[in-house]
Amino acid sequence: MPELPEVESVKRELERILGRAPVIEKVLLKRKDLRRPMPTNLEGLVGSKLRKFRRRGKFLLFDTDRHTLINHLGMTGWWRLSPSNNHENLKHDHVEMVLSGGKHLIFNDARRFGLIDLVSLGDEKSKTYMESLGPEPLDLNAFTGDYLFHKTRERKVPIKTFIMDQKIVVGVGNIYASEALFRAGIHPLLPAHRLKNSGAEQIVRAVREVLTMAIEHGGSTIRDFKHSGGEAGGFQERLHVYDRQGKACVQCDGVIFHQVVGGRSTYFCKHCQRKTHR
DNA sequence: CTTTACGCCTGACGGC
DNA sequence: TGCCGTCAGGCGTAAA
Repeated sequence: MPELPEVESVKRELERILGRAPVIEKVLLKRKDLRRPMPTNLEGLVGSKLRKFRRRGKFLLFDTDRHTLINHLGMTGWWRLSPSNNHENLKHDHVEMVLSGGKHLIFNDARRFGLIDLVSLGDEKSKTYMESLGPEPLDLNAFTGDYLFHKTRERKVPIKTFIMDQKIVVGVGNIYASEALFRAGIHPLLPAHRLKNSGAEQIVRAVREVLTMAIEHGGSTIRDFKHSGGEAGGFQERLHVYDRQGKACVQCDGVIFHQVVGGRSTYFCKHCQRKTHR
């Protein structure tokens, strides 16, 4: 479900609604595995204060006094803060934390592609699934045209598949990959190694632009993404190509095409996006 | 090493 | 109304 803007929106929402450092008074584990086993030491969170929320790529990180809880939303994961007097149980609730004041912070994930893990405070890099992550796309020093250009050398996969690879750059998923390539004017099927330096610069610029704008609008709700407050994002109305096959291109007379690339639905304009790129 | 095919799950939707 | 196939924004693994 969520890509970087949606995860960032959830992070900001949690910061807003949780207030200052609530104590975790109880942890209820309702299921022992999501896409991998739940950590056995989740109970160790009891007594700690929830201090800080961070994001690394599509991962959410919850810092307490002693631990960092690592969370990935997968496709359908979401958090909600249930009021103290009236918490309802929903189908697919998997972890519930009772906070000081009585509110319940609940993780729900229908498809169970999400992940919850627990490490010592700040020690998330000890997890193999985090150590290979590429740079943050909004880190101006790390994610540059030169960086992307050099990474593409010798790589034959379509450029769209390439920018969705979390080892190359984190946070870009299926929606924003199509959107960024449209904005960059680059065809999604272009083999990565055929990209030129100027094309790499264009992609970096477009990725940053579309992610930044999507964050400003609270992410995109296509099917079931929702904020912790339950409301939808707003950027779906500003998507230029995603889920718009057959509709008019926003910048030429043509129509948007749909094609499966690397097993994923891909949307682009044949006129505005070229395989031969300067 | 890179690339591709497939599996993991549930739910929503469209066609019949 | 129901059944059945397909698809969904994620990632990991096996095999070539």
